[in-house]
Amino acid sequence: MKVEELLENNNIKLTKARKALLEILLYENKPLSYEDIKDNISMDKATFYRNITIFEEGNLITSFESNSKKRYFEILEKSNHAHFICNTCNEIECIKGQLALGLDGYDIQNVTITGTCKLCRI
Amino acid sequence: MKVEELLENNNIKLTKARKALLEILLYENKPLSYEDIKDNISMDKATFYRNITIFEEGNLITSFESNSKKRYFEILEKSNHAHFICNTCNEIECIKGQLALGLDGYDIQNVTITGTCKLCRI
DNA sequence: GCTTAATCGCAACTTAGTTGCATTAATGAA
DNA sequence: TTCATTAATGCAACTAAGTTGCGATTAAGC
Repeated sequence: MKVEELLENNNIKLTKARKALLEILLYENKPLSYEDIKDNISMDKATFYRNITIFEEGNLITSFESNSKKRYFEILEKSNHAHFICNTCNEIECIKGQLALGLDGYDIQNVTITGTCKLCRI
Repeated sequence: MKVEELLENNNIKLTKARKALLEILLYENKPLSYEDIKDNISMDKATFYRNITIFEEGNLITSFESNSKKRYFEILEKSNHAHFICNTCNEIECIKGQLALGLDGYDIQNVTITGTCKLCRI
């Protein structure tokens, strides 16, 4: 789906900043932080976070906290999976496939697993 | 096990601050943040975080990030479980029982699930 | 093109956590 | 028990991610 439609469908006004930000998130296949994105966009960080909030309220994106006090953002429909954060190399991996959590009655929005990844254990 | 032994076994020198901090963590059956603890201890926050780091390096405690930029700490041997953080009421729940994550080759240290808890869904 | 409400950029602020340094406390030898 | 050494503590200043107030700019309908 195009960025324009996504915004239109959620009653979010189209601006250059929003288009640029959403396109980066759509293009990338992993969660990104402000730091990851800031060199590729010209907008101020205040604008960044304000638009991130709007996208999140409109359920276009989801977010989670990393192991280093930073928030990571990802297109919601691309994020039907858990994330593994390696405490050694700090890489974030998407864990595809359904996890059996057995949490009846809870609405699960995010699953974050930390530890040491395959490569760093060697 | 007593606090004195725990520290001794890990070659961590016994001080009043460390004893007080470790006792609070041992006594409490849920993860605590600095904010949770600060009124019950007299130590400076620099001392708090420095000792937390030492405890963590000695594998006495474990920690994870909440949904609100805060770190929570828990005695490691009490923390063989996942945590559920409710985005509505911000309560942290310990999820007892083993989760089937199917992550062969990874060393898993922490599992954090966010969403809406049973009570807040009503 | 003009008007108006929403968005943007800047700078100042907030807050969890960190660091430098002088003071104090714990430990081991005399 | 006291003294000397080394580590731990408290204070204050700092860091960095994220937030907020406000004046300037831009998008969208007329």
